[in-house]
Amino acid sequence: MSKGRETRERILAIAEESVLAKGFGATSIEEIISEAGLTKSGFFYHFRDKNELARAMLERYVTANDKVFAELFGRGCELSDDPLQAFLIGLKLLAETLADLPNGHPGCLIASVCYQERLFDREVREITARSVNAWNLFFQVRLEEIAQCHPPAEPVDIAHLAQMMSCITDGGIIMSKVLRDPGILPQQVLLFRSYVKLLFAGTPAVRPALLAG
Amino acid sequence: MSKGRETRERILAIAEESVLAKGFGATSIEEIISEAGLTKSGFFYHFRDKNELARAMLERYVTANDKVFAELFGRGCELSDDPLQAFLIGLKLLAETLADLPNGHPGCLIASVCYQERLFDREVREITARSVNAWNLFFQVRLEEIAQCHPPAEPVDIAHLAQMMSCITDGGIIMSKVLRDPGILPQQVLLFRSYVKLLFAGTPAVRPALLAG
DNA sequence: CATCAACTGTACCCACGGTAGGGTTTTGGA
DNA sequence: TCCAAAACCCTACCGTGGGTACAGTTGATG
Repeated sequence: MSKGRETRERILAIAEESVLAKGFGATSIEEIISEAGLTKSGFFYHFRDKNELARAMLERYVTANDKVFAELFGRGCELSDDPLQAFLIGLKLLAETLADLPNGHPGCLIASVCYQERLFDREVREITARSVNAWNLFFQVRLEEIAQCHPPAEPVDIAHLAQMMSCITDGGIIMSKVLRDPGILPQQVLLFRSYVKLLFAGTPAVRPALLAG
Repeated sequence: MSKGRETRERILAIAEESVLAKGFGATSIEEIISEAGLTKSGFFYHFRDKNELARAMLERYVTANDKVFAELFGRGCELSDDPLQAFLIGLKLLAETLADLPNGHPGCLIASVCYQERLFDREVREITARSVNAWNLFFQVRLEEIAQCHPPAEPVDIAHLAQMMSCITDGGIIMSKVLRDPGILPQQVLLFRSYVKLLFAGTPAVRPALLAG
């Protein structure tokens, strides 16, 4: 990584931590640069203004998150051919990963931005919506595949169920922070897992082959 | 209501709307007073500083929320003697109430504070933790009562299940805001309801009388 | 008529976002 | 080794807005 990108990355990491703890509006550029060890001019060399910083932070955050999801649920697929089992494994791996975070989950930038939306321009808000939709779709395709071979115990809208994953995650992060108990988030992921299990694993599996053929 | 309390209430209402939309750090006192129609001195007559404003806002918000929960789930108890049915009715009423909000749920102050925690003093953070614990307990006692006469289909920690309600709610609010779809929050409440149903309504009910001896 | 709550008015300090523009060092390639 | 571009630093400045300080005013109430 070139020196420029290194500094940029350092700024983004510091800014993310501060924004998650204090909110975007209360995160001062001066604080960021003093921690990053550079001057105001140095900062504005990398980012035109605070909104561009927000955009870059979000993109960094979303990319990192996408990668984690892809890895954990990809691993689930490696470990089982049944889409339901693969998904359940992915959820368990996610819960374990979250439980292993030393200081708990640092917070969700999307949620942080959402509670300060009037501070940002249209583009930033569109990034948040697009990212959440991408995550929802990620879970939706998996859940639809599951529903095809495991009839749900109750009629349920798969799109809403996919959204539930995002809701549980963001809600769990908030509860963990408010109650200062990092364990809540992984527990909630496991509860979602239990719901998925009750919905799809309670009924006898329909072999995909029968559907396909 | 005396004139003083009226002004105070007006300030709190305006501040809440602004804080939920822009965050606490970005909510300017000047904006509040210009909308409330009073001067800076008038504002500081009512609140020593911004932190005291935050405390008052939270207390107001929590009280209002407590009342709504008590009403809806109290109505559920009126409509059914079975604790499970009463709870399911309460959840449905809650979902309907949320769906009827003209512009969707305005946001959760607890979540807003949580993402700006470093801006607040210890007392404010303790209010948030205490309130959330109270809500969790509210749901926990109901769920424990349910579990006593309806054995759960899967082993589940009732305290975690109670927390799930708070997670779903706060997560649903965030998703509704980010995706600009007010319908998501009530849908998620109904999904939680579906989970509770699958957990407790799938197994034959045990008559409380048998347990009581 | 006195008192107190509920303000207004004025003046000020400082932090912070952001601008402007010239100067300096570091780095990578010809 | 040299040169140009990248990656900064330095200084000075402006406007907004949170927050302080404190004296003065108004209106209801006993």
